[in-house]
Amino acid sequence: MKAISKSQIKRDALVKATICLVNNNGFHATPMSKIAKMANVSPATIYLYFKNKQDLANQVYMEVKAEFSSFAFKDYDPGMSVEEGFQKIWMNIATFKLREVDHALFLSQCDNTPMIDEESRQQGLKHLEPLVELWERGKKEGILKPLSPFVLYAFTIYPITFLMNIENGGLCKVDEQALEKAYVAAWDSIKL
Amino acid sequence: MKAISKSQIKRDALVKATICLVNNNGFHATPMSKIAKMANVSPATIYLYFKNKQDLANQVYMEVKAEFSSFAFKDYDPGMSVEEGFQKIWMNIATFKLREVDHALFLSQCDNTPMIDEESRQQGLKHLEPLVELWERGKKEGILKPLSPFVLYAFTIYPITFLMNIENGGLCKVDEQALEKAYVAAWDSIKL
DNA sequence: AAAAAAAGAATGAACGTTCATTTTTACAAA
DNA sequence: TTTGTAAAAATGAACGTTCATTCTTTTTTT
Repeated sequence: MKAISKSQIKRDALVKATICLVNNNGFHATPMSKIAKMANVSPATIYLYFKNKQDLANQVYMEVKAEFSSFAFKDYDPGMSVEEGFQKIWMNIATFKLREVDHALFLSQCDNTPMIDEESRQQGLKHLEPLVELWERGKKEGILKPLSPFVLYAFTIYPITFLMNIENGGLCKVDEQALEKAYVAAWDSIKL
Repeated sequence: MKAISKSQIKRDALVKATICLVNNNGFHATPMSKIAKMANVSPATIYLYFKNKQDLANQVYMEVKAEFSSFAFKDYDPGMSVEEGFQKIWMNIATFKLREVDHALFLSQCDNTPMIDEESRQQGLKHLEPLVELWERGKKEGILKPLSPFVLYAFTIYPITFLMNIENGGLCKVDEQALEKAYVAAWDSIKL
């Protein structure tokens, strides 16, 4: 049994409230007072854990991004074949985005708006390094098209975010079978 | 020579200022006073043209979206073959996103945050109807994979937005050749 | 000279943040 | 175990600022 301090509980509540409110209203339309209320805490208490509103956003972003990245490479082993490794990572990311909807939505918002410091955002990109290395290997082995990591990302990973967004809007449902078909589309777009 | 009223000039300046400031700071971090200043106009004047800030956002969104859509289907003819028609539309959209950066960035921000009324957003989706019809035909003719329009969009059009965003961040350059290669990736992902 | 357009100043509400105070916790002495 | 107390954590109210919007007056157009 891990001992969790009371402070940590409050901090977690604040992080959770931030994610929820930012997802629904956007960062700048989310007042500190509402975050405090949702976390059952006084507004002043937030400033015991975070320097200011911007620091709160940056910290939450980096934590969620770290969680995402660790999920993305679960059970991945650089010794795998390119195709096998790519499928593993792709499915991990898709699973995360479709299961941890709140966290994925939050990241999507951070990555698509100026709410996060440029420095924190750069930090976040580093996490995908192993995927980029896998792609480099794939190109060397003649398995993947000679495309830059940006293009590879654009056509394989980025589309998942779109599917997550519209599924969350209730416009479609992505089940196991749809996911398999989407994976094939992703792979077909970059394989030689 | 088309006569352009002075009012129209002021309104255009307001629209332009809104796009510029929202792109750089986000909607909620952009005060009406700054929009007015950039348009060389009094804050009060904005309210002669728009009911309030939300109405300003909605109107700008719908106008830019309409411009985008008309650009997307330029020189497109429903009588074209599926592949030819798709290539035409895809290239149009890519050209728009890489040339009309300000307008494309603005749309990207509108589509990825809660800054626009849900109603206006739904309105905006309607514009892509001809592309959806082309896809339906492609599936019937056995040229395209049996994927929902959402998935087809996710793997062909949506990636362009990502490339535009990182090119705008100065992280990469998308030239003519890169665009051709990106198109092939898009087509490969959905063709049977 | 009447009407329309535009302006700047004013208003009231909301926000991020801080401050003075109270409550809770940790722990040593009885 | 109880009590006393100092530090830590938490609070609600308050501050100064900013913002969207409106009001009254001035300028421009017809």
